[in-house]
Amino acid sequence: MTTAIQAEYRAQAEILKALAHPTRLFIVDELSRGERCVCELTAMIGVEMPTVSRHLSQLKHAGILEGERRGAQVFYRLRFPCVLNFFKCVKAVQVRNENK
Amino acid sequence: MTTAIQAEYRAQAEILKALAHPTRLFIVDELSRGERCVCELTAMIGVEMPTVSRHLSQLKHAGILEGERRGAQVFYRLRFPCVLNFFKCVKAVQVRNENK
DNA sequence: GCCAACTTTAGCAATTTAGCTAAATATGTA
DNA sequence: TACATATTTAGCTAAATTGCTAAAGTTGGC
Repeated sequence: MTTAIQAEYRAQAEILKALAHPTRLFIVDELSRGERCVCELTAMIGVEMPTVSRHLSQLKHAGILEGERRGAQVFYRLRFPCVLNFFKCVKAVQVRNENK
Repeated sequence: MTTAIQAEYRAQAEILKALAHPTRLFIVDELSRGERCVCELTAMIGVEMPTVSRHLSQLKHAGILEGERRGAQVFYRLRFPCVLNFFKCVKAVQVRNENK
């Protein structure tokens, strides 16, 4: 493995790592139905707003989300809806794991 | 979020977490071209065999790989080639991240 | 300007993860 | 049986992650 290839895998792993958390998966799933502000997401998830904000900034930093301030609120939306394709395959693995 | 839904996201996050590491991404990518034994993978990756073995068992535990012992060697292969679809989207995110 | 609501950042404690080395287990061969 | 090769497991340390609370920024309305 050359250093360049290693760097590529590292960059890809960063993106997957951003998705690899229950709360962040929920956020991505929820944003697939339209943009939401931090307060809306916080109301749905059972953790404090600072925690939600940090999850959002991780997803944003990974390039998966983008945020836009409108007044006092910041609305987030999916920048790459293709990440939703992950769910299908992950669910297939998940179902087979449950049945065996 | 109900507890059942939470558990579902947790299970999905576990699967993504198994993929979210440069070495494990390399392994999945390599296995997309056919099964490989632990020693072959170790020769390609720049880490010790026990470390590779542990990465493999994580991927196996997540349901992504399966291993089969043949003689003294254990060969691993992809159980869900659909995980390869991840690469396309992840690469799209990655490219856009680089250009901005 | 002042206050309230929304969001982010900082700092902390508990947990998890990743790599290593050493030791244990499994298989094939002399 | 004894030994060499292949793999896994165990135990350790260093680093990263997650959640919290408290504090600091932003924005809108009075």
